[in-house]
Amino acid sequence: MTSEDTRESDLLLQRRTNFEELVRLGVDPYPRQFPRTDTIDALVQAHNATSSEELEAAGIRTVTAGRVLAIRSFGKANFVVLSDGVARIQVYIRKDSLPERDFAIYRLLDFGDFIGVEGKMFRTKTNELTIFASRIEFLAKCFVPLPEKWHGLTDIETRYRQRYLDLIVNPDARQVFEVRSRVLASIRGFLDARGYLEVETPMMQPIAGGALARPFVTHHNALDMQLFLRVAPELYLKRLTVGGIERVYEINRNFRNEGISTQHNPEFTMLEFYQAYSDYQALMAMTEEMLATVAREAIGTDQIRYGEHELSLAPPYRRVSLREGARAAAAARLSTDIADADLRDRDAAAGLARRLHIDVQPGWGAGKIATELFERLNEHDLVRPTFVYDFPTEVSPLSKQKPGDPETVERFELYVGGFEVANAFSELNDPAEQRRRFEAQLADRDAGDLEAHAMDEDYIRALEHGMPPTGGEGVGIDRLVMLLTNSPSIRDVILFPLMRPRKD
RNA sequence: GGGUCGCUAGCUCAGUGGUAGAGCACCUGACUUUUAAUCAGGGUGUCCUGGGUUCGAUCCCCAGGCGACCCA
Repeated sequence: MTSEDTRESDLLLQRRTNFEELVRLGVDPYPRQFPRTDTIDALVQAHNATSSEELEAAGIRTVTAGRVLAIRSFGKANFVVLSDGVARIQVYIRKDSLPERDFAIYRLLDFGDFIGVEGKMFRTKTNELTIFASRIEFLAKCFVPLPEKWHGLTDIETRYRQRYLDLIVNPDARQVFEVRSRVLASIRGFLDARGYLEVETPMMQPIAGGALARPFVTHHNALDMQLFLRVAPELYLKRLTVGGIERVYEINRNFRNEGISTQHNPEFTMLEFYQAYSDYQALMAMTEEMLATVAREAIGTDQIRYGEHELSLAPPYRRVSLREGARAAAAARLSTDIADADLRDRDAAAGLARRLHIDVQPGWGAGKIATELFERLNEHDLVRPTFVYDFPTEVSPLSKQKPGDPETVERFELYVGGFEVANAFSELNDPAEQRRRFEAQLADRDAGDLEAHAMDEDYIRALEHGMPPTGGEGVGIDRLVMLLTNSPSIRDVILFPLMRPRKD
């Protein structure tokens, strides 16, 4: 609401009138502080199991504060429910137990205001843990009516745009972000315990590398240079393995200028970690252990429910090679035998795609077509945790080839719940081969592929100084949190997902 | 990018080509341990926006905005 809105609704006017009346009474409507002896959460935790008699005998006094979430008035007996964002507690207010000024404050309260309360703990006849108020301080005004208590706020758009409302009235909303916080703490603990160093690398990069994705573009005025918001930290983290940081990780935002969906937000949080003297096989084992550990630490179990599915995140996970998965799915779809060689031959693979009504772009080679077949035929069926391994070299410009099979790289993606959660590979550390891969990407770019990787001479120079054999992996934190909180949309696990501004 | 659906009171939702509806919230009153408090009374609105059709549009048509889901 703007001040020029002169047709203020009654609901807003009533609240403003109550506020002005407080000021008239000499109450400071925006006091500086309110020292609490306890948070509401601490009170509830401490006395949840304390009996009425024990409370009576102990004579516990407290000073606490919170937002008013309900007011129930019975004439001389009045109840107010206070929330500190975590827990709720009831306050008992009676006129003859309060200074006149404090009862006047109570009379002017609106649903949503902040107050401080001092009083003695007791239990009502219905055994509700309650504070018997002997003092009330006004702390802040809520000028806007909040959503009602019973249905809460269900409008998805409002929940995303005004997340604070979601957090105030929907206790479950807070829970998602507490799990998210524990997931991050757990991952850090897991990696720190294994000797990893957490670092921060540039989010603004002169070349957007490390992933096949379209970047956001920005500009630095003083240097008069074009910069990209990073699509991945990968190339910087590998420069650090060149520099001798043998175990390194970063948890931070990536930015990809692509479509928005239930699984894609333009900015999203990624864990990337690199371990020298390791490879993708070792990373599969480590990933299983990490996800099971994180699940247990964040939600107390590695057995999760996602939508209609009951899933186990306990090792071991299923493993299927990409070409085998695509071959088997295509063979089943077409009721014919298909050989592995068919997926390595451009014309044969394109023929298969055509028969399956899957579009093939002119610039695609056999590897890209095989990957497309896999994604289209298998991805949604990969509900229980599955490592898809051995990707075509054509779609993996930063991965090391398998010995004796230059068309294939040592790479895997982990799928859970029907979407990709992690992506890892044995890192390509041969600078000459890396240059050839970048050049192949440039050819794709010339052919119109906007997601093709750019040439990065500075990165090649780093590799020329020698990078040890290294395994590296990226884990999508938002998607992991979706799984652990049974959230159907990535926007449910991002506090402020990107939304188009409303024109007012 | 395509398709489907949605947008009505602070919130959750009904509804109709002819004065705009419910529950909760809110206001007034009653009630000294209530708790989705109860009881009695009160309707608080740019029916997303702009055009069109019509005597008359929240409703029908067209365009647009924002969102959700599915597909690409």
